[in-house]
Amino acid sequence: MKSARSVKVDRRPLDWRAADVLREQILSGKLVPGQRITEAALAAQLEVSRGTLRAALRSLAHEGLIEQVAYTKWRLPELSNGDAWELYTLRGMLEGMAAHLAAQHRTQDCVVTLTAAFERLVTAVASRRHARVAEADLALHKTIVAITGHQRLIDQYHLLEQQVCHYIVHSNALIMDLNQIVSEHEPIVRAIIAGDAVKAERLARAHNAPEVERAAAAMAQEQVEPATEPPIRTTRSKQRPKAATRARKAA
Amino acid sequence: MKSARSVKVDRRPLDWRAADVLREQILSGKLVPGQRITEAALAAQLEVSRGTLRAALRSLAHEGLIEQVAYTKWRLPELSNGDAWELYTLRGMLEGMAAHLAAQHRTQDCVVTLTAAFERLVTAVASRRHARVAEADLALHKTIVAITGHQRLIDQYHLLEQQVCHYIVHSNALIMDLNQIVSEHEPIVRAIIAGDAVKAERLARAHNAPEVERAAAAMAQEQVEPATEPPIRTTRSKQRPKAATRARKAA
DNA sequence: AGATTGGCGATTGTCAACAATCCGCTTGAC
DNA sequence: GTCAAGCGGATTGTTGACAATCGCCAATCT
Repeated sequence: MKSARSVKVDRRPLDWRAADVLREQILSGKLVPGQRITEAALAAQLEVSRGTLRAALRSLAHEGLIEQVAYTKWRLPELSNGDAWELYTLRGMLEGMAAHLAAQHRTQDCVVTLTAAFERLVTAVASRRHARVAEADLALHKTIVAITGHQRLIDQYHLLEQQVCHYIVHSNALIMDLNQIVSEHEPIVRAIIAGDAVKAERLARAHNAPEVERAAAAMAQEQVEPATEPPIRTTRSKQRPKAATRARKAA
Repeated sequence: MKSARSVKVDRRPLDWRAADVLREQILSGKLVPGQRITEAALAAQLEVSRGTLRAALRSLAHEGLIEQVAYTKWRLPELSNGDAWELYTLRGMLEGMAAHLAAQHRTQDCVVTLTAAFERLVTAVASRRHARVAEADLALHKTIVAITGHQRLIDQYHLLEQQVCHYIVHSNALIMDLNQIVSEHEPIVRAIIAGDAVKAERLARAHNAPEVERAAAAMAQEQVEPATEPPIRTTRSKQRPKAATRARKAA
């Protein structure tokens, strides 16, 4: 309803648009974790040159949605329980910080925006449609982050959110109690509006605790019964080895 | 002393190495904020093709060390007091989280590594050489992050640290009281070793508070006397507009 | 005089050919 | 039978040429 004015021509570079398409495919589950990706095939499918597609893949790699093994291949990461633990602990921290800042620096506009987002969640729950609830849930959290005006926090949260979505899509962890959704979010919103930064932070952080514990429990379970495979090492850590400490020396 | 074995040939792709060189140039202050960068000139200087250099620039852009204005130019960002506030608030949060996790999941190895890093800081202070102290200071914080084993936290902190270095280099904010350095870090290290996660987190977060307040005060000062320029907007926020919420719809 | 339009130079965006690298397999020796 | 060396195919890395776009400046019109 509000998109009528913003569909101009899309002058953005081709690789950004290609990255958008791939992001959507990954986040929608069209591409499955572990799947190998070849540049030539994807480039042909999207009808762009290999160089352009390459730039798009690099973007996604920086966002953590894809992995690169140099000289060898591209691959969608397989998100383990350990990854889930990392994602949710980080998310809890960022959302806690966002709630804290939001409560501290709230303005009239912020309160209005936040209230509206919360109302949409309530409406979604009333509709009993899980997809809409999930969307409104994410939107509410995103709103809390957005009203802080902390651009780097917003960017960080955006990247993390994408990975969380990627994880959710491939772990059928969508089960949620519709009746609890509202009562779980309401205190956070109230604390922010009331300006109680410490309480808002504590609540927002606690909001992620169940998922953190579930992931931790699943990890412990794996230790006991390593039936599937030895621990899967993501190549993420090898992408940029030792580069920051050396830079200091030149200063 | 330990680099003898790791200088093999460096088979990493050329664009990664080019990115390393540029990173070092930026972090060492060789390139100044606001400076324009043209692909052709830099490519010629580094003796790589434009496409390769382009990939390197894109990497740095993702790391926040450089900005791109599509179809127009590349530019080194000018870090305002607002940026400093963002950097140090985020850093405080990440370091707080790291200290918390480090205290929780500490092992024998962790304690040894941490103690060694702290000892190096003490030695550096004793030498009265500011550069060495600054290096050891950063290294200690990095160690706290590293021993958490939280790969995503480590990556995030690394990116943030680079931007902090970039800021420090261009804001002559290196003044520090050598006598306070040790007494400021010791409680944090002790709390981690003692396993007091809550205390460690609180101390680590408080450690960044002075810089946060300084930046906030400077921002307030700007508001009163906008002698220089109207607020500088980084183009960072415009790089990737509205892309995540839409992706949800497809799910 | 002021505003608008068109062209010009510089810079970035895109592409397709060429080179370098890796993985799996065969081949051969011991 | 086992292991190592080497070959072949597939895939990524790199490059230079070509196309698209932008900002600026001058010429033109009102």
